[in-house]
Amino acid sequence: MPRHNEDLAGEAQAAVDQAAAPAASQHHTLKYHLLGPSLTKSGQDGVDQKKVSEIIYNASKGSRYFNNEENKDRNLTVKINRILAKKRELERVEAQGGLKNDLRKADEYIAELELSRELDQVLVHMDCDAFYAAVEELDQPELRDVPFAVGKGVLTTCNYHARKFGCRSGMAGFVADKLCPGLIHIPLNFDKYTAKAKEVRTVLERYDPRFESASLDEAYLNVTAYCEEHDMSGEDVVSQMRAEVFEECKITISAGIAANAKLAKICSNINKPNGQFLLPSDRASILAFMRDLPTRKVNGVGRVFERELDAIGVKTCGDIYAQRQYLRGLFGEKAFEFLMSIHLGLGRTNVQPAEEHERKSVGTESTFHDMEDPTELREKLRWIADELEKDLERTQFKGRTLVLKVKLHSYEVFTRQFQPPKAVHKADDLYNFGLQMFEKIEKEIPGLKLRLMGLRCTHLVSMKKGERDFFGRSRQPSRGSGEPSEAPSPELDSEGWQKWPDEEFEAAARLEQQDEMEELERLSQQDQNPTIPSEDSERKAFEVRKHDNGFAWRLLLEEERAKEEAEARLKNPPPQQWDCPVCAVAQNADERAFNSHIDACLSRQTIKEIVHTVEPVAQVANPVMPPPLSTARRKRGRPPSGGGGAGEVGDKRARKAFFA
Amino acid sequence: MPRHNEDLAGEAQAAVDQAAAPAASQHHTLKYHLLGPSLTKSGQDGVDQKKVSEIIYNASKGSRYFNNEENKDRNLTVKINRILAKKRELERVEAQGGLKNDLRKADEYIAELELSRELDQVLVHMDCDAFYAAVEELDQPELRDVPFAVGKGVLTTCNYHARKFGCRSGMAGFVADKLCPGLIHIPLNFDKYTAKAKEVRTVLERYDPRFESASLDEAYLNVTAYCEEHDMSGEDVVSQMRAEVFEECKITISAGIAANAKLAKICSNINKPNGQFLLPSDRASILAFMRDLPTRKVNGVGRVFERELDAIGVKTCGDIYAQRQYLRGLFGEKAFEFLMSIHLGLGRTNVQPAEEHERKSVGTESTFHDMEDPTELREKLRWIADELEKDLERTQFKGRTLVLKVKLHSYEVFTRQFQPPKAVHKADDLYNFGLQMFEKIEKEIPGLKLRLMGLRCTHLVSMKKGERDFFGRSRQPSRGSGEPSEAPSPELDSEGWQKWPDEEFEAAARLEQQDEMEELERLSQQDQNPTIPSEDSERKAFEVRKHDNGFAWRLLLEEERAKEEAEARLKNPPPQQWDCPVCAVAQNADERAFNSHIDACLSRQTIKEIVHTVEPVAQVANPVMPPPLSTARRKRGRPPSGGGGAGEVGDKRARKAFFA
DNA sequence: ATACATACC
DNA sequence: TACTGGTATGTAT
DNA sequence: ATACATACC
DNA sequence: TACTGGTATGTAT
Repeated sequence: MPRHNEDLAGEAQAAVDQAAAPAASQHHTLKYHLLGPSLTKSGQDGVDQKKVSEIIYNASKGSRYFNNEENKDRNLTVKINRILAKKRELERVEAQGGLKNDLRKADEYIAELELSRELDQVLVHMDCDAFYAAVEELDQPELRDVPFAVGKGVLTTCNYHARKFGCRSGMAGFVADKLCPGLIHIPLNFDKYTAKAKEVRTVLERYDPRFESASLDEAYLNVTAYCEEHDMSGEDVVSQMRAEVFEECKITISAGIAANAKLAKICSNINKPNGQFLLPSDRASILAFMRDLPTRKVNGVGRVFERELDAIGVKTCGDIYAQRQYLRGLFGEKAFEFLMSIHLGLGRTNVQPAEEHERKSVGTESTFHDMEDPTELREKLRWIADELEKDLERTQFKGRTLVLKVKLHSYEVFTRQFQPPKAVHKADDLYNFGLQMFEKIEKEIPGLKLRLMGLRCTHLVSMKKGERDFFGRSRQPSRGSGEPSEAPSPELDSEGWQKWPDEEFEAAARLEQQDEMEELERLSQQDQNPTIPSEDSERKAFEVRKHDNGFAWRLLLEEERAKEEAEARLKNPPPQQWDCPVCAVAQNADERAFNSHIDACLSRQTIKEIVHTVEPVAQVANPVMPPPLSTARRKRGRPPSGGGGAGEVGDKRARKAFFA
Repeated sequence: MPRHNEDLAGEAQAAVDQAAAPAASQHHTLKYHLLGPSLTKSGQDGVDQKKVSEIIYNASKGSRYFNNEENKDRNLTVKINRILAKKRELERVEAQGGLKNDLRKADEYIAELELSRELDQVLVHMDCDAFYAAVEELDQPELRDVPFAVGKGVLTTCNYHARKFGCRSGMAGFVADKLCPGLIHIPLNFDKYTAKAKEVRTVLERYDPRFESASLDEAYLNVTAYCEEHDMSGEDVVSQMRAEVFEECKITISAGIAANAKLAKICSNINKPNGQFLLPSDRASILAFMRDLPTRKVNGVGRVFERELDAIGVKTCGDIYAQRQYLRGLFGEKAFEFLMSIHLGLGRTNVQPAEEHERKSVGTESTFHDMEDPTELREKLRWIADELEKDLERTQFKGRTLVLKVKLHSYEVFTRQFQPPKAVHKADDLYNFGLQMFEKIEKEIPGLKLRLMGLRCTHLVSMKKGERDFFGRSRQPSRGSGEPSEAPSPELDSEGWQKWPDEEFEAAARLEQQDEMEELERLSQQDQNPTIPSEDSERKAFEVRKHDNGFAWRLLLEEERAKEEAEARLKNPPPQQWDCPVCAVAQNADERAFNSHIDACLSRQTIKEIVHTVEPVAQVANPVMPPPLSTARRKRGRPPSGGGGAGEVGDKRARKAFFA
């Protein structure tokens, strides 16, 4: 039986072979795991990893955190054993002549992907070197020559002196102290980083006005146009950009230049700090580059997937090809597609302002000292709810789903979620619904002792004005369902146009299920509450935040975006609208969309009726008198007046226990 | 806006247009629906459908059954409106240049399907004409000339005299009486039908020993070999077969002959009764045939899907092509593939004995007079549990999942399901777990009044001996994981060999999750209870069944199969086995499979440890002493002896509420 | 839908 | 003295 | 996984 | 007087 896995962070594989063997002998995988996420990612050449991992291991050993990590490591080992067993099974089948199909499908997929390869765009990924540390050094130049770290409890980042000792972003402070005795700790000064990041962005803007912020200190740019206009090579453009950033911001950045965003991201790590790397945009160079690239270097491959891949003999992206017939069966469809695309060195070439990414959740969580007193825990939950309300207010969202997260003192994480009867955003609601979930957990886990609690809203509903599609749901005015004649080929992301009819539909379904009365209520609330929080109050709410932990860059971007939108609203008045004769809600003045809306509205009407047949007839009959429609081909039946009833066949939802 | 849908069972479409309009005017779709499933399916030429539907409508009007049907019809209208709105949306997108991809994908899929077309097999579908009625006529020749029906309450079938009045299989008895005053009702004599069916099958066997029973009176045959061996055309073979059946059984049958099973099935309906139809096996003939074939004629397209398709302008299988770019978005992936394949007239060519189809559920249900007394309802549940126990005993299965079904007096159906801590088959367990679900429903629906209750087991676990894969789970001895060397190309169905590694894995996962102690327990139970029910007791249990309602043919087939298996077991002794050193369960003596099993076992061992760390060490340490293994490359670590514990990180499952 | 794991900064 | 917080996404059930 | 709808005989 | 029972499968949540 061929065994791959010659080594993994030393000789971690021994542990895999020994499956469940206990104590110290096979803690190699665990030690590797404890090294943290940022190890393999960036080059860490001058450091004795063996020694570092030993120190980390000993610093943590025996803690509850450690025990939990140990547990996770054990589970992963089991999972990997299963993958290996399955692989053996697949190989057996293959030996009997099966799997031909998987091989063929993989090859077909590769061929399809190859057709999509783009080599004519110049993509750049830039990354500020040890950003927060660099900013602090500007303020306190005396820090330049000593190892120091930014962030309390957990290192947000540290300078390169500290890195030589093995310190890393994400590392526990006390562990870092063990590695680097005398390490200086600097608290976060979020405002400074924000301001500096803005400075940097003014430079980036010159190279690509539609650059994409991947975080506060990281961005993707498509400099194809810039290169053409200035007749410069990508390499020269980036050199110049880096020089300008340094000149104007006194910050060094690293960058990668390649044919797509994924490659550029990998490349920006190669000559870090203060360097750049160009991957030539020809297929052969790219394939050669990928062939020897460790999987872990790719965005999306973390410690777990790296180990899983290693187990089946895939260390580099080049190794993927030989396993292509197994990958789907072993890791699933999505992972298969992902692996194929990275094997080929493919990636997206379009970048877009982060503000255009639709937000999908808003949440707050907080870690505290072990807590088991029920009253105290409830107070904590209340506080979380208050915090979340502020975030929802600032971002102008409600959530149709509320998720409670708790972390036990043992570091085990549990989540519970629930769909309130209507979308929530008020602290009282957040607390009350959260409490119900919490009390369920309290019952399930008798001696509940927590170290973290969190609330998150998902299935968001926008409260912003002017964002409304023809189902009455939120929509960006910019990406609106406006007249096709005016915008024959609207800006569409790679899948956008395929996707949104579906979303439309989900929205419709949701509305129908959710009883559109709520929706009308929401819409009216929207009008009663037309004030987007003023920039002042918003700013203040933000300043006061406790969880400015260094990764809250999204908030900053949103803040700016809100400002810009407010300005834009002043300039572009909202489009003309028509009122729907059924639901009375204003719709964009687009004939097609308007008709569709009416269809949907009638459907909703029907459902409402079914649902309400037990109620007095007067309440459902013809709520709004539809005015005659101008379009000739309209031949809608009037909304039913509740004649032949469904009798005793009643409302299912009414029966559903509210919170079982 | 182009409106399709010129007509649908008269002018039912009017109702679709009028969405939710109430009373009598738009009950066309409902009337169509009330006509029942068998209307369009078989040719019903000499009948005044309009009059029939009027009678049915009036006979049912106002009943709770009717109200429920009305409701379903309304919901469907809403659903169809939504489909139409979505289609309009897709058309809008298409007009803007989108959807090119969907069109291309559809065409690619068509091309792929076309490659799989097989035209060299001769498939036959045969169907006894009004089977139960025909059998009764043999016994009571005086029935020949009067309209009569078989089955009580609901017609199981009726003779052709009755059909002229509009009577149909599946129709309520009292409705049939309205249509055909004086209709004679004959009770079911299941034994007679079984005996006759067996007679018929002895004839079929001569034409294809591996023919597939699709029901008691229906079968698929692949007569390719027969044609070759006897140098006959398919048509002649079928003529001869039909003649033989008639001669030997005095039963007329109808048949279809075509290139695949799906086409043959359609064709057998064309010259019914006592006729046959050949569809030439060339692509052009098939496409022409499909072009004009109403969708409803295809197995799998029922009343609902027919209406949905009609709404988007698809009446015949030929109409499908023009809509191919919308179908995926409108109906989903599976429906898309289904529609494409029927458009092309494709279908499977392999037939296999029904006994080889793996059973997926076993259940019992029963309708009764409206019942609301909690005690009475519990008695009913108890009775159902007793019945189900018998069925499980007979079929030798346990279920990992138990499903409770209730039908309200309003005909609304609810199901609740639950996974007991271990697979169930005993009436007491079935009742107790069923009761817990029932009581939950009682709480949710205050004035609970039922007309039906049922229990069903899914995720079956076989109790049969000798059926065991290397994960300790059930497996057919015939399809075993035997030595590849002995059986280099074992009998594999079209996807079988692709599928079973997955199943293997699911089994493993299940085991691991389910705590393998249970599994060991199950296996030991298996040995304690080695008696397959004797043919006598089995037969008796079957005879006594109350629900021999005419569709219980599966039971009959299984009965015979059990006999044959018992015989086979006597002839072929079970394969040599090795005992697993970890779990002590016997495994097939196949080296590869045996090693895989050990891997999985070790994994389970690991999980068990994690799960049980809180328990006394003595209980987990090295439960079975692994004997030395003969294979040289084994280098397993010993099962951990519980040294460095996971501390307080405990067993999640132990906390899980048993029945929340 | 729910629960959980992975991943990124 | 003692291991973050916010968000997206994929998978399994 | 759960709940429900569709379909077939 | 008054609309079945058993099973498989697909979809949505």
